[in-house]
Amino acid sequence: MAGLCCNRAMSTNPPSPAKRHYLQADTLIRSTGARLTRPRVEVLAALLAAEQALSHHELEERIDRSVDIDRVTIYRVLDWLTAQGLAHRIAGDDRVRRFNAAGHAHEGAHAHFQCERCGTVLCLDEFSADPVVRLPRGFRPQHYELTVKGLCAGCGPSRRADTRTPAHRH
Amino acid sequence: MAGLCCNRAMSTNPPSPAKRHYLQADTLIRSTGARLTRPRVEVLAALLAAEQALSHHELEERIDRSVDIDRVTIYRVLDWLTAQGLAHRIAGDDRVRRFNAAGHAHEGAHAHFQCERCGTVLCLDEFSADPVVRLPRGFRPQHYELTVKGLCAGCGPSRRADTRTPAHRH
DNA sequence: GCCTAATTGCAACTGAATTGCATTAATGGC
DNA sequence: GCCATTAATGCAATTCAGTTGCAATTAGGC
Repeated sequence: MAGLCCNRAMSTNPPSPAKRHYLQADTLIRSTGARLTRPRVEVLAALLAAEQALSHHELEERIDRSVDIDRVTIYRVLDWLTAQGLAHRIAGDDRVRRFNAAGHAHEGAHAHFQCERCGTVLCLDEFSADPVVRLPRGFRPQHYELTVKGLCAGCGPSRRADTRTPAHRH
Repeated sequence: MAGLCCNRAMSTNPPSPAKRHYLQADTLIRSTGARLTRPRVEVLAALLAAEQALSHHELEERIDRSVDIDRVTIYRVLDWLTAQGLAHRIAGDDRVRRFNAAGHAHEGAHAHFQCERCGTVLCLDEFSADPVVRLPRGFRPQHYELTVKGLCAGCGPSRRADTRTPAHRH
């Protein structure tokens, strides 16, 4: 598995369909010039593989199977990835931070969707916000973040209360 | 002081310039049909008087002088005010919730400014977001929240590092 | 003035995130 | 390939915002 940090640990893993994300993570981490470590690769690969923004808990769940990485390390790796611009942090309404791989060219404007029922956070396409709001004198905008709140496809009004359990929470 | 809950406690206070906000709070709380209590009036008056969104801490600071109200009560009053539509909750990037009196006609779209240096949160005028983003099939938008991040007038690049202490935090 | 349900106060608790420090291991130089 | 060095990790304890359970208080109707 192309230069994965600890060559012994990974050599026994069968080639998984998620392999691509590991390789991608590997390359991205190398490109920063910092050390290539197991936790970094695992966390970034998980983010790359995810179709939605992941909380710390969700990350723990998706990683633990093979290795087990300390909670704190995951926090630190996430901070590091964010600082490197490889991940992107979203402050949820529920005081939980969620992350996704910063694939999209998030220049200075992001948009997210957060489901009010199940909490899922999704990264939407960019939008242009600059002209829309007017700031007081002397205020300098740097980033724009649009959060759309509502119900996701799975939690929509068509299938109510019983057909779906509040997922991705707790 | 026009029908303030406990008539004995307030009668000794000199007519303050902030009196207007107390009267306003009084009226707003009455209008809900629920009980008019000291903590509710104090908290709402503080929010009405504030020029920015206030955190729980900031509220405690601004109230404690005369009466002292339990932390938990403030949390509960804030929840109640929010539920009544009298206050509006903003989830900050720093995992701290801030509140402001829901004066503006916040229909389904708000905009806030958060200073990345001092943390101050300001309520901006409305904006129209509906057309800007496209959601996946089956997703139903309910509220739109635009957060502009950057530097406030006091923290702007003209006066750097030393001339200003990071205010409104801790 | 009295009653009763709505509020409040207190104490203990939760859950996300952070900090300090000793240990481990990725990488560059040999 | 082996070693040193220093960045990264693991562990334990801590912080901090917010919540919960329950007994004591009190606003508002009679």
